[in-house]
This record gives sequence, structure tokens and C-alpha cells, in this order.
Amino acid sequence: MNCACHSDHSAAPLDDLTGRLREGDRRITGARARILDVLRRHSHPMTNREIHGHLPRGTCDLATIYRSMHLLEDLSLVQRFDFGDGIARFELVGAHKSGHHHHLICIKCSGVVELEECFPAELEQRIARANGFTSVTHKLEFFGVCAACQKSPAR
Amino acid sequence: MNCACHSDHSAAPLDDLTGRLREGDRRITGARARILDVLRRHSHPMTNREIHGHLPRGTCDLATIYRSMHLLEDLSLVQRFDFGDGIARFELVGAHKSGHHHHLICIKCSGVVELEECFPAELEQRIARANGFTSVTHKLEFFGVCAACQKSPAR
DNA sequence: GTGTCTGCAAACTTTTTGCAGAGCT
DNA sequence: AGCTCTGCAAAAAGTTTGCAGACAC
Repeated sequence: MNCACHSDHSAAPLDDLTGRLREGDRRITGARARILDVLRRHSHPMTNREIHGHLPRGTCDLATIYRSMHLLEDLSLVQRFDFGDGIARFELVGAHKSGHHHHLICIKCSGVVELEECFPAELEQRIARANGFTSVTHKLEFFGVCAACQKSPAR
Repeated sequence: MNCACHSDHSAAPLDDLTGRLREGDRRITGARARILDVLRRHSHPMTNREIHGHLPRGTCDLATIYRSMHLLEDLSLVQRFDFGDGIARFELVGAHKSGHHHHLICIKCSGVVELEECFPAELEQRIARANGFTSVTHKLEFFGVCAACQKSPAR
């Protein structure tokens, strides 16, 4: 597999966790481990509320999840996605070979497909150069109707 | 360029306004005309708060702008964009040749460049087919550092 | 005149923040 | 023990909604 990342992705993110947290004088807490646990069991982006809902109730405050996601994002352990509804969604980095990827979302059932395809790099380069921009990246998500929802008349 | 849009966007939006509103038993009101006026003077996506700020104060309530944007969006007179910060932005359809287009946004100064380039249509087709999806569209925005901001050390 | 719109105020949602006590090392 | 983290509650910020009066046709 073509992956520019140097770390061993087969290692569970939890293994990296200790080291990465230590660097920043951060602690390994029950809440953070539990959050990563939920993310590890779901291969698609989740909202903070969804993560909260998948934790045993009373186990972790919603505010703690918001704070944890900021931290985990800074540590590059999770990636933030935006499906256009103004609600942040997070996915574990390493669940897919490369951190950068996109999604195909069903507008009926909200089902998500993880995509390998990406915006052509050399076209992005051309756009950047043509406009004098540097460090150009992109946000890209696809929306459509999945096979199942095409059949169901209602919904 | 690869643009899947079939409609003719060259007609001025205001000309369409009367007809389109009539169809739905809607009125042409001062507030709506004023909002379109502001949008016509700005070629980049604006937030509702920005639109509100550009209107003579006391002229139009923020709630009215929110309601108007929903209406104008339904009538396809305005297009909604999402720059990833959870704030809706709107741009007049017809300000650019094709309704469907994307932006290149400076992460330092928030400057916006309107782009002609689009995600390759036949690659999108392939993604749709490979996953059994139909009616596939996409949201795509680019982020980088503009020429001016590359020079200014601070900021 | 009739039905749609608007302003105002209140509610709702997502996200952030202050603070005191609990937890990790 | 020392500093970080968490829960709770309150506060931002964007957006939506109910209602009575104003306005378009």
C-alpha cells in the first residue's frame, strides 16, 4: 500500500497514545481511552453527540468529549470532517491507510462510504499556482442516493 | 471544464424573481429586494450576519434574512456554501457563469477566489457507479495561503 | 380584504468556557 | 504533591420559531 506515513499503522492508535500524550505533558485518562474505543469500533465519522451516546451513560460528559476531540485532533489521532450540516464529525486516523480521504454520503439514509479517490493533485497544484496560493489543501465530500434507498419508494 | 450543470445562468436573477415568486404565491417585498441588492454588489459568498451588516440598520431583521435565504435557496436564486466553519454563506446564482463552482480561501485573511475548476465529471461518475449511488454531487472548497499573506510575517 | 411577511422575543442546537473537585504520574 | 482533567453549569454563536401587527396583491 502506498502510504507516506512513517508510523506503523498496524499498531493500535492506543499504542501511539502514550508517547504522543507524554510529549505534551498530557495524561492518559479513562475518558480519552473510552472515546478512542468508541471510535475504533466505528469506521465512519461520528458526531460528538453520537460518541457520547455510545458511551455508558454517566461515563463521560459531553464537554469532556468536545475538549478531548480538540486534543486528539491536535495530536493527529483523529480527523475532523464536515458533511455540510454544520456538525463536526470525527474519525480515527489509521482506520484507513491514509489520513486524508473523502466520503460518499447518502442523502436519504445518511449511510457513508469511505473513498480512496481524491482530487487530482496536479490539478490542485495548478489551481494553487495560478492564484498565487501556497499550502493548498481541500475539503471534498460526495452526496447522492445509495442503492438501497433508490429502491425504497418512501423515505 | 467539467461542469454537469445544464441550466442557463445568464439571465439576471431579478428578472426571474417576479415570475418565480408568483409561482409559489410569494410576495416581492422590500426586504427581499434589498437582500438581493446586497448580494448583487458582492461577488463572494456572504454570511447572513454580513448581509445584515450591509443593510441600512433597522431596515431588515436578522430573522427575516434567515427566512429569506431559505426561500431564495429553494427558488435557486441563491446558492449555499460551507467554508467549514459551520457558518452558512450565500452567493447569488448567475454572478458566475455556472451555478456550480468552488472557492479557494485564504486561511490567514479569509480572502476568497472564485474558481472555474471542478472535480472531474467522469471520475465522479465512476465513483457513483462503483458504489451503486445515483444523483451524485459534491461539495468542494480549497484552502491555502494567498500571495499577500505569504509576505506579511505577522498575521 | 386576504393571505403572506416582518419584527420582536424566545427557544433550540452546537460548541466553548469558568470553576471547584477528582484523577494521573 | 503538582499539574492536568473532568463534571457541572452557564454562556456564546448560529439558526429556528410563535405570534401579533404590517404589507403586497
